[in-house]
Amino acid sequence: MKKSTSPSYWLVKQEPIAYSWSTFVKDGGTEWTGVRNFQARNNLRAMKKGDQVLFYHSVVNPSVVGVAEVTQAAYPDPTATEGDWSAVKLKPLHALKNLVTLADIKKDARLADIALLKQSRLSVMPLTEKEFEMIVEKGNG
DNA sequence: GCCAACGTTGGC
DNA sequence: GCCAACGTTGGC
Repeated sequence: MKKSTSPSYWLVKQEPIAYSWSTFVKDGGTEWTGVRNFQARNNLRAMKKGDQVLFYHSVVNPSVVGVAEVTQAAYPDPTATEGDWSAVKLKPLHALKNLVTLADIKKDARLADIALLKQSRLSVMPLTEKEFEMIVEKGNG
């Protein structure tokens, strides 16, 4: 029986040098492992199948590049040799037509409260539905 | 390459 | 439990 809970919205960061959107698309999906920050881990654990996730490139041309979906909720991170860490599975849905750069996000007063700006070092963060849709619209509009 | 912000570690 | 030192992240 499929649950009818509405999806939640997230943003995950990755340096394109470490794992780029294009590699993600080529792979057709990936295990989101290696998160070693408690707050980010707790966000991973709050993800559920079907949630929508923005894929953000940090450091090099920082920008949102595409939309992904959670295909498996949190499970123990297989890359963790010690400690209590989690991973999820993600698959790419579609690239944004235009990158939505960090500068674009900063310029938009409606996105002033986004966690990306408030907590610049957090690598997995929740978004409101509005924030998610606004960024997707910027990227596809 | 630099530096600010922030999380973690360890001494006390 | 506090806080200084240190390491890492990430923007510029």
